[in-house]
Amino acid sequence: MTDGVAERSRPRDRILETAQDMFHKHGIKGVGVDAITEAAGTNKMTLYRHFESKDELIIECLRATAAKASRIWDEFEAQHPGDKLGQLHAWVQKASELLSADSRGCDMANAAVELSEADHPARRVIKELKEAQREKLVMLCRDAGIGQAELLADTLSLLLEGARVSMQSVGSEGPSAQFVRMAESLIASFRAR
Amino acid sequence: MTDGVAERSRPRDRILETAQDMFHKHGIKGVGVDAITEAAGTNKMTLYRHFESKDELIIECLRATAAKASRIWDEFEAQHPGDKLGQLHAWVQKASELLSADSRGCDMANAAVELSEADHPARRVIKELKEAQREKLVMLCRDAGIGQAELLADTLSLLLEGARVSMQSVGSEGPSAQFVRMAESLIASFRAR
DNA sequence: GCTAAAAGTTACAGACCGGTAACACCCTAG
DNA sequence: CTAGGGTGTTACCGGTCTGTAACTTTTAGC
Repeated sequence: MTDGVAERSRPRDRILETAQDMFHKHGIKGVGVDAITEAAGTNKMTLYRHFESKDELIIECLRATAAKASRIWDEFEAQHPGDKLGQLHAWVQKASELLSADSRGCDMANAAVELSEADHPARRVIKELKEAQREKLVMLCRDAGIGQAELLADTLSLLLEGARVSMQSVGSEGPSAQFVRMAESLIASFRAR
Repeated sequence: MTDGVAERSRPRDRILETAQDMFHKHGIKGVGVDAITEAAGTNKMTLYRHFESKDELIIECLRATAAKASRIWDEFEAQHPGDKLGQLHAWVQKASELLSADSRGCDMANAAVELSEADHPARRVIKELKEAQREKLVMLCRDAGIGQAELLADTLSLLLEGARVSMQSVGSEGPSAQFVRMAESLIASFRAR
């Protein structure tokens, strides 16, 4: 009995994909391994043959999610080849689409909130992946010819992070509704300096 | 055997205070009622005589936290009586202090992340409290004579929300380190319009 | 000091959790 | 056809969770 998410493929892939989806929707501590394997059309033993623990599965899910996000950057390059400023606007646009399409926020940020233990193995991974994403945005701003590239990138990061978490508290009609306007006027303001 | 948090006071107050602290530090799903009552120097039965369920306790904790935050607004008024712009700068300063003092973010936002069930009773409360806070900041911006008060208030909200969640992912050396600079230059920019 | 309410204590129910053992099955590579 | 690895199934372990029952002790008001 497979659900829509998991077609007939290798159990490991189905588990990974299903776990990503369920962790995202219900939170890491809100879903157990039994529920994941059942939704993936397999069983707990098979999960533990492929992942040595739930924590390992969590980490693999975060890596997979980050890899997906990373592929979006390639789209920007494909859509606006060489045009770094165009890619920055595409980033804003894509971020806005993300906000409209989904109100459960960023998996990595959510995981950081849920896994409050300072020494949880996933925290290293979260920090690494988030730092890599930050570096990408800084580079994009710099290549777009913006002077204070780090400051703009960090401001945009905080705005998006805030919008994604705000969605979860007050919904889509809250402050996050103005994200595009904020981001665009920020970019314009930094370009004018 | 009482710990530092809970002096000799009524059990209900000790439970509430201890629960606030532990929910904040370890997350709502990361701490059980037994652990709370033990840290509060009491027991589970007493908790359930004062709160009809853990969910009710969660809600009461959120209300108490919001009430504490609300009292900070009174400080602003006391420190800068009549000077709304000074109060806005005090808000930025206070937000920055919050970021430095604590890296577990906003209890309400964290609760919204953890309690992913759309119909969880705490979600109504979270939304109400967050909307009240937003309204306060909008009023402050408006009274400070800023034209696009809602937009500035929402931008500042998202920046702070983002900074508080970013702290939990990448730590205090990440984008949140620039919060004050971002906020101040935003205020300056809005005032110049 | 008596009484009644509040609080403490112990034990338990029922569910879920992460993780493992033992064994049967199937499917594919040789 | 056969051997072996991947997979499915069932049962279980020890622990933790929210919530309750029944009973004893302490506290506070009169």
